[in-house]
Amino acid sequence: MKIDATDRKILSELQRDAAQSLDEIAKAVGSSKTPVWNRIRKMREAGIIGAQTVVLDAEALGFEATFFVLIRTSEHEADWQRRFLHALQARPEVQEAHRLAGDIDYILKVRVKNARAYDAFYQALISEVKVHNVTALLSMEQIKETTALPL
Amino acid sequence: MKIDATDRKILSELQRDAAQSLDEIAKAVGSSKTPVWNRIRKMREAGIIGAQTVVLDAEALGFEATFFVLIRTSEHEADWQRRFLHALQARPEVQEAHRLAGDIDYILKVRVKNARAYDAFYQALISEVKVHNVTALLSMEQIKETTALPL
DNA sequence: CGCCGAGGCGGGAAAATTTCCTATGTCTAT
DNA sequence: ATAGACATAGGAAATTTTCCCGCCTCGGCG
Repeated sequence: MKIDATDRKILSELQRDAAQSLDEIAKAVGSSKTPVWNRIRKMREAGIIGAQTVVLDAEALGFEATFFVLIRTSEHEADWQRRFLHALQARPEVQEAHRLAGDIDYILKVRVKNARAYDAFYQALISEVKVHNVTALLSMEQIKETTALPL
Repeated sequence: MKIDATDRKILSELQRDAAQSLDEIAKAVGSSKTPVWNRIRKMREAGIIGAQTVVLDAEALGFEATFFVLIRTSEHEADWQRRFLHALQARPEVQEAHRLAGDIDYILKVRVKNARAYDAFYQALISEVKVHNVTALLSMEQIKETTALPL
C-alpha cells in the first residue's frame, strides 16, 4: 500500500489526537469526511493504523520508577531464547524489549512502583532464565516521551 | 484524586482499546454508561487520562531503525542542561529521553529511517551540545512493545 | 481530439454514540 | 434510624460515524 501526502497528514492528526471527529480531521487536512474516512479505513485494513489507546499518567497511578535493563547472555540457543522471550511477554512491568546488535544482547524498559518492585522483578527473571550480566539504569526524570513518528 | 477498582478496570479497557463505545466499556466493567462516563470525565480533568492516540506501524512507514543512545557528559551546569533538553525536544526522531542516576547520564530512544539518518541525527546533536561519550545500541528486533500499565 | 472507465470526492441520510439531565438508590457517619 | 453525600440507571437531545449515491477528474485508448 502506498501512502501519499494526504494520508500522512491524516496520520499526523490521528497521532496528535485520535478522539477528533472526522469533520475536524477533514478540515485540518483540507478535505471532507468521506475521503478521509475511506483513507483511514484502508490504512486500518492494511495494518498501518493499529490500536487506539490513551496515555495515562504513570506517576499518578503509582508507577514511580522506570529502569532500563541492559542484558548480556552467554546462551544463544533457540530454546533459551524462546524461554527468555516468553518470560518477557508474560511480565507486564516490561514495557519494551529489544534484541540488540553488538556487545549487549538485550535492552528492556521496565516500569514499576518502586525500587523494591524492580528487585522482585529482577529476582524472578534471573530465576527463570540464566543471564550472564545485567546492568540496570534508573531513570531520575523522563525528559521526553512521544510515540509520534515524524511524518 | 483517588482511584478505585472500577476506575482501574475502566483505565484498563481504555488502554486495551480507546475506540470502544461507552456501552461496551460499561458492560466490560459491569456498570452502565453514565457512571463510566462521569469517571472518565473526572480522570481526564485530573490529568490521569491524557491524550488519545493511535499506534502506527513504524516499519510500514519507513522507520526501520531504532537506536538506544547512552550519553555521558562532563558538563552539568544548568545552562548546558537546558540547551541539551531543548535540542532533544526539538528533534522528532527522539521518541524518549531520560536523565539517569549513576554512571551514564542520559538515555535516548531514537527512531529513524535507516543508519544513515541516525548518523545525521548524531552529527547534528553533537554539534549543538558537547557530550563526553556516546554509545549507540542498535535494535535488531523489537520483541515487545506496550504502553499499557498493569493496573 | 474526444471517449471511456476507474477511482476519488462531496453531499446527505440512517444508524450509532456521546453527552447531559433527572430521579432513584446506596453507603457512611453520627 | 436518618440525613447527607455520592454513585447509578434510564432516557432524550445533539453529535458523530457509517455508508450510499451521483459527480467530477484523470489516465489510457481508439
